[in-house]
Amino acid sequence: MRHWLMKSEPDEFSIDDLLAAPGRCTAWSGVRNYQARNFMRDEMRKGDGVLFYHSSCPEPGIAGLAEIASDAYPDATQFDRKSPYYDPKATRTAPRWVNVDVRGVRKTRLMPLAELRARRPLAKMWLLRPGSRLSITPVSAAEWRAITQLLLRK
DNA sequence: GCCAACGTTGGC
DNA sequence: GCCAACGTTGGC
Repeated sequence: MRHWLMKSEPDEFSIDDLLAAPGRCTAWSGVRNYQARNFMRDEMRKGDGVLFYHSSCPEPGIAGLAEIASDAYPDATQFDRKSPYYDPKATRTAPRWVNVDVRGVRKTRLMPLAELRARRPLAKMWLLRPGSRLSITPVSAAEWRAITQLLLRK
């Protein structure tokens, strides 16, 4: 099982929104970055662990735990002319974008970005790479262990 | 609101 | 295939 960090702007969709969703589950649609898409398509599998990260907000940081609830499948919003995520170059026979389903597990204390930076075992996290903007990034087993332990302890 | 870092687009 | 222009991300 792999582990991931997935960003969401809490104004748009927070950990509370996820936990309040039917079945605590939502389609992670709207990803329009090829590297992030490839992670979903090629490497994510049902059951993988997810750190739910709040971005572009007063307190950016990890806000909860979730899990991947499906393998990747075509993102419906790419075909929807009314959606902000509509992609005129995508077709039903040759979809360009995919998404997975994400199920909320639980809210945690907020682990701020500054704390992630301060923890030695997390120094190599993809999220912390200079200039990193990717909305879906891999988390190593060691990083996952360190973070979940820190979340439990406090 | 600023701005640096990135990714994408499109003319050539 | 290059690269300038443009758009987006996201912390601060």
